[in-house]
Amino acid sequence: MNPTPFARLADVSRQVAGTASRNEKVAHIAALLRDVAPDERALTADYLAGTLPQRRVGVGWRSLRGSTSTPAQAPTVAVREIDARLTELEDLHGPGSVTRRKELLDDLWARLTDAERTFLTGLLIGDARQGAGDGVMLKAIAAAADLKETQVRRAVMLAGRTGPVAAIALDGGAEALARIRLEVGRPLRPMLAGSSPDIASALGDVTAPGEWTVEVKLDGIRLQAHKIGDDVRLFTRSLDDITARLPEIVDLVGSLPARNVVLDGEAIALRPDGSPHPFQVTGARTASSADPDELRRTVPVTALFFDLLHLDGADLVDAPMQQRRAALQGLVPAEHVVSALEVTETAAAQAFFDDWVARGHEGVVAKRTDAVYAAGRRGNGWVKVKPRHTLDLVVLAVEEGSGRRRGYLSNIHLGARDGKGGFVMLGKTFKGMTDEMLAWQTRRFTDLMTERDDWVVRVRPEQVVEIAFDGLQRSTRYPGGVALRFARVLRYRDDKSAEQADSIDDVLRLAQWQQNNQVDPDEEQT
DNA sequence: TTGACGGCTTC
DNA sequence: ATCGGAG
DNA sequence: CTCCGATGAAGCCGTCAA
Repeated sequence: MNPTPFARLADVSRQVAGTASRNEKVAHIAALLRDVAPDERALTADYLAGTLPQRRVGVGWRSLRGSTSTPAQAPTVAVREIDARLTELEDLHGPGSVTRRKELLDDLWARLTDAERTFLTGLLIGDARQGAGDGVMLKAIAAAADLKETQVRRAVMLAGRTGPVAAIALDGGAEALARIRLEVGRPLRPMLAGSSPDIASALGDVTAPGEWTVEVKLDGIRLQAHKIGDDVRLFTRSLDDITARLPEIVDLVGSLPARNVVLDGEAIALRPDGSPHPFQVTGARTASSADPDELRRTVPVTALFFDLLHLDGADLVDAPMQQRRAALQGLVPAEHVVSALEVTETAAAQAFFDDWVARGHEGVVAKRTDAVYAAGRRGNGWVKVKPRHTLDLVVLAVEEGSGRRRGYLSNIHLGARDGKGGFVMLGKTFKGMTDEMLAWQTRRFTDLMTERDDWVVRVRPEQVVEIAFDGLQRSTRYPGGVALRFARVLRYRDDKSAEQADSIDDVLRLAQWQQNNQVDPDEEQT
């Protein structure tokens, strides 16, 4: 079969972007999948889902700006060739690689038409904006191969990847797809949790005893651990292999009394007294590639597991949570299992939440005891609950929106009073705004404008906004030394003037309180 | 050797 | 990560 | 219910230029 022109994909992407109907998007993509050469199906599926199979190409928004040659008149480049070029770029390392990467990119760029450039740019900067991603691709694969969506979904979740499953589905049909099972050593998509503002709404009004369990939510990084005989592999939430970085967890998993195991949990840096370090400590440790044997001494990371997905030949993903939990407790030492409470009444769950939050942890995940492990899905089987803080802050500036927010003033800069008539910036947010608020704030901040550069509009600091956030983190970027974590707008407050907004002192008091919860002050003397 | 910058990942 | 909009 | 897109902060790594 002939190689598929990359232009064909760019064209379909444009069509997909051009319709709001999900069914139409699916139809366009399915038709394409059926049409491409078998050895280009995996690539096509990945590209039309807006992703690249390469992990780090090293080309971003900035380096693409410089490529200004005239676009090719006619398409000449095949899909497989794009892949080959991107792999070349990925493999470039060492001195001179930046220059060489630029050359290779310019070379490729000169051979692409305008439409191809647009599409490839979207893929490279991870921003295809065609209104279709992995989710739509699932439906498209099912449609193209004439298979049940649930079956395709299951295969993708267990295989962890979309492209290869698309190829298998179209090539081998239902039987080939059914052969894709959980494979120890190959990461699967982690199950995700929905969220609720509080315990009561997470558990619902009527809670039968034994219907829910609440678990501590640890503020670390998601960890999927595989024991394959004598070998161990550790994966992050995005299925990155981080085995080499966490030798202490490799040791732990390797010592478990079973041959083949798949565990799900969290890796977190804890102090000797068990209190959690701020997330930044765990993040820095798990991202560092410095000598792991040194790091495990200076910043040890603890694995705390909450799920068991496979045990010596038995897949447990379809077993109810309660059963998986029991098997987990039978396998893993208690100090490496996340604390949990079977809920008999809402008040007890609330007390559990209060207790663990007071000890400095992130919150709680409520889990239905009968829920299967829904890989890759964010269902109501798991619901996270975190404490929420609020502040009344002053808008210092606004940024022009892009994409669907073009033409609106969107991202707002937030400041607390400094007590001397000025303001201390604490971060930005674009979250929590309805279309109506967006329209309103565009007018409001245009009225308050004092100056503007390319995309930032400075305003007179008069508008107060109520902001919700999860907590504070240390910042070197912001002048107060702290930044808001996951800030979002609750409402604009026209009943308050800027002089009545919260001050940096209020914020620093909260930071102090947070810190006291993370570490018992009595233990800090040494 | 150091700091700036871009890319990429975590949450 | 969170959130709102839309199929 | 599911999916998508608009963007947040910190911090690591590699490369380059001073």
